[in-house]
Amino acid sequence: MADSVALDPVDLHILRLLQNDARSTYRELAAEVGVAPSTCLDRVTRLRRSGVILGDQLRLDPAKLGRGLQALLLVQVRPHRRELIGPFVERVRALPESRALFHLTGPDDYLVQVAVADTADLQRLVLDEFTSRREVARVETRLIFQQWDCGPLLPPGEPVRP
Amino acid sequence: MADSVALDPVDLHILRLLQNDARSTYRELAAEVGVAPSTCLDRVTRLRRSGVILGDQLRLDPAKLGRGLQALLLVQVRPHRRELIGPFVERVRALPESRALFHLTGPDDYLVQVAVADTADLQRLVLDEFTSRREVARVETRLIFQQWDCGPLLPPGEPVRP
DNA sequence: CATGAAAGAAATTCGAT
DNA sequence: ATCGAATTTCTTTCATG
Repeated sequence: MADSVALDPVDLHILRLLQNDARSTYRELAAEVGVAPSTCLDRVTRLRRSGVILGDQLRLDPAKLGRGLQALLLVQVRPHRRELIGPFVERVRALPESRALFHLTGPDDYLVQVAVADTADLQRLVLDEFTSRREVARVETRLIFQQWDCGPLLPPGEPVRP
Repeated sequence: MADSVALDPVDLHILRLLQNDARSTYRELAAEVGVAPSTCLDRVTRLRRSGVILGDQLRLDPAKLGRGLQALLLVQVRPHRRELIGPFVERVRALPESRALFHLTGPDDYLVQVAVADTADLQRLVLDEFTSRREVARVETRLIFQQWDCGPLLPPGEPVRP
């Protein structure tokens, strides 16, 4: 399920174009790649079914929705046992403030990216949803000054390892 | 530009639906929300122009593209001055391995999420692109065991702060 | 697998309200 | 601002190579 998939140059070209603009039409893709629109549809359908393309996500601006402050929370969960971390993960994922959650190596077990209205809202979140929980041993809060999207996962010209 | 935007219940309903499925048609949105498809188009166009909707992103599975290992790099840049960090940020953004970049408060100035093939690839990346740079004072590498998407930024029923 | 033509569906325009 | 009908454009199917 997580194994590499065979991708030919047409697939790679299509993926690069869709990473630049996920709303490209099959007609546009076809014109750029040099195949028929129906072939593009076929390729994209296959890429979706094979799991290379996971889906389309709408990107919203949190600041425009009254969530102008973002932070990363480094969380230690103790004891770090399955029966505790399962519910912890699900609870954090369900918080409306949560944007992403990582299970990490290193001194902090989890990293949570959150979007909140202001520092008071952040304080409430940390106190009520994290430090007040018995399984949470420690929370370190780091504000996000700025964030950047990076280039496409498949940069132009890079081959894919088989 | 980062100020909150006035959103009425129709806008919120549309945003919630599009967060669940960014590929919903205006016809589908219209049926759910209770307005005409052309009105939905109008609303969504407006939401895009006002910056609430930033765009659509294609989500790819890094593992299927030969990048089965992800990590977070906590980076100290010294001295932390504008003439150094501008180029640093642009260089990191341009790396094909980079997925996201944050400027943070706290002891580490930057956090970089990277996707690589394996630990050897990660070692090469850290040594060649980070620790070998003069402006990089320290890099702490943490592997990502697992990551989760979180719920929508706009959960059902939540009002938006004005 | 890829194609082009045809059919079906969606996006978009626009005059009216 | 919204509507709905008309138009344009896209998506999808499918018989064929």
